[in-house]
Amino acid sequence: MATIADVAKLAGVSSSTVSYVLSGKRPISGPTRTRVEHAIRELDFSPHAGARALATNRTNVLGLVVPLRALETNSATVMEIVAGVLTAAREHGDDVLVLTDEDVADVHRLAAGSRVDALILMDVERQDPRLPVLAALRQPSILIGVPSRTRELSCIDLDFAAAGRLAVRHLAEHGHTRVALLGASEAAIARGANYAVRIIDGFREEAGRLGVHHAVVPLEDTYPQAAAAVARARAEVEGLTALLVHNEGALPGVLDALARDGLRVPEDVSVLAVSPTRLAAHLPVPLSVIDVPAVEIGRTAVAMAVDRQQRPMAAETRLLAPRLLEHGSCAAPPVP
Amino acid sequence: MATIADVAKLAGVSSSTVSYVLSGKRPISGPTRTRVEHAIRELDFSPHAGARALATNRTNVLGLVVPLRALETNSATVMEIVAGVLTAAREHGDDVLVLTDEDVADVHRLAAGSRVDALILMDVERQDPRLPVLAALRQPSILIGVPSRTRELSCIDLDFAAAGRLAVRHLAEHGHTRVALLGASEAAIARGANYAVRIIDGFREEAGRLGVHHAVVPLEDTYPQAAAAVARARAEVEGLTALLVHNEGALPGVLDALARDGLRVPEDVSVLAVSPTRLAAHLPVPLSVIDVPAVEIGRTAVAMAVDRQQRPMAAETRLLAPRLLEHGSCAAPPVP
DNA sequence: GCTCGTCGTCGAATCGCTTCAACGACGAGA
DNA sequence: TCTCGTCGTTGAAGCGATTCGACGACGAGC
Repeated sequence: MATIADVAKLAGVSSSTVSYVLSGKRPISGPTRTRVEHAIRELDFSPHAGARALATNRTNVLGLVVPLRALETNSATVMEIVAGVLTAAREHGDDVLVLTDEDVADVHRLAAGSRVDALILMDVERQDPRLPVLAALRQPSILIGVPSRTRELSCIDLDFAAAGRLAVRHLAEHGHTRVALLGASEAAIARGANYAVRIIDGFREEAGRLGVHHAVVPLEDTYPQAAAAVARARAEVEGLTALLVHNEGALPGVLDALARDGLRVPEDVSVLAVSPTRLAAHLPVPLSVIDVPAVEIGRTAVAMAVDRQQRPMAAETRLLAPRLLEHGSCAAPPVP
Repeated sequence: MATIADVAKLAGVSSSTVSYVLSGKRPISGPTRTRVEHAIRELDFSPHAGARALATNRTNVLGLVVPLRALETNSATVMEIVAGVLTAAREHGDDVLVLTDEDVADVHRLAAGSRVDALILMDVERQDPRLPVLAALRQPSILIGVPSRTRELSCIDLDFAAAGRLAVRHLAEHGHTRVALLGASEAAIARGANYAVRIIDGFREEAGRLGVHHAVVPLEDTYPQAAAAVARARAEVEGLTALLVHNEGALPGVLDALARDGLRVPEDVSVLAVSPTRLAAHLPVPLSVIDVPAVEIGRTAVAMAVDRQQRPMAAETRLLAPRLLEHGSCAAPPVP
């Protein structure tokens, strides 16, 4: 591989001049600049990333911690966030080092070894064991999800609590008074996955305030378990007329279960989903949905990370306001 | 951050000694070793990745190019491959830099800048524009998928042609003589995605050899388009009794379409899927399946990449033999 | 005509690690 | 007792970039 010295020799200048041509940090005369640029192309030179990192103490690499679970479970939300991070990072000239959340020590290893300029963590839990590590790092970190204590860390996420409230309000406006939230998997709730618990809080709060009978039922993403969850919801809320479903993988199973029970959407039961809108294309019937703007979350996380590399900034928690898109799966409850 | 010199000073040795303790490349006496290890822990020292890369010309980073399309489309196969790569890489002590396939120049940028020790490319096409670039690199690269010309590059994939043949044979053994392959999306076939076209070749070949009436119909992954594809297959092959479905995202739509047509599986129509086995959990009925061993493909790609970093090795194409798992969705055709 | 500031370029120091050649101590073999 | 090897350790030379201070040339201002 060609080095900056090779380029300098070929162009008949010193290597610092080549460096300044590359960075533009000092003025370089027209002729010199062209000679250097020629030499660069001639030798197909590109600067050694390690050497640059050593000299500048910047790597132009962002660390992204993805939940391995989600990769296997094939969660559309997670994938869209990753896609958002990847494309936004490239737009800023950064690369992305991806890590799974299997080994808590990895985060420290990356940061301490100056491998990354900043870290983005997905799927943060309410009490996340990684937070103390992050708080002690030199590099900024951005959390996707909101822990109980932010510890001066920056967060970005959909405002799931507001989404829960919005959903109840929407159903109540249609006249529903007996509703259920089919939520995340039992495991997700148990470990305190923040998207899982925050929407439950919002849902319960608003239902309580509006005097709506309600239940919260965890939901797994296989067909039989989805059917079981629907049955349980109908048992817990007598005369149930509406469902809020916050589990993208289980949506087909829920719809299938309703169909088997002879319940039409929305004539017999209204269904509102919380998921990335794009997912609707993969469902048998169009569903009204509270959008999870996953790509935007990923992009915003990158923007926040990039900002904080340039100059230190105060921690900030950004909660995106939920938007509801009607596709006709919510209507008035049937007259009994 | 602490440097190796800080550690050396604290331990009362030279920095080369610290380095040798770390690498084990020279014998170090017991007492010295303990003092050094103590100092390392005391200062929470971890070596600067850039400096190390500069000195050794190794980064311990693998580059992985994922199809952006697939992230958005949420393809289970792609995610499993990524998961396999990620976990296998960590087991080898490597990190993974993930890139999308949006910008062909990225591959060259990573390699030329010595950012990665090796590259793994997913979703290689039959005529892939990135191959000439790869062939010219110093670093080894591993293709997931098999292009028309391998150009001395190493490849790994499921033997999709064999999978196509195996499928036809399996259906023929059950007595089917009128079958269709519902394949990848039109776009995937058009761009020459190698998994898409290779299975078609194998399917056609074996069907021809066994005298089985057949058709190949592209398949998109929305419900209405899946229904259209089923209709088209039934129109093209009169008296159709079996389907081979090679499109994981469209499977629910295909099953739904069959159900709407009043066709039971397997009494009226046999269905065989080509997909990662795990996906079956997300289907309404169990399907017999030719497994796409996605995690294993990812792991193998890493192993091949690691091997080739240590010593130069000849290019090699590994095709994994397809395995068929029966789950009862294939039976004898109905008597007319 | 002299001085001063600006512009363009250069040389050298620096970043933090690895590794090679060298060297002292010490034990074994003659 | 002397020599030779081995073992453990060190100092210094890279690796390939960035960046700071310095310096000559040249134009402007007096």
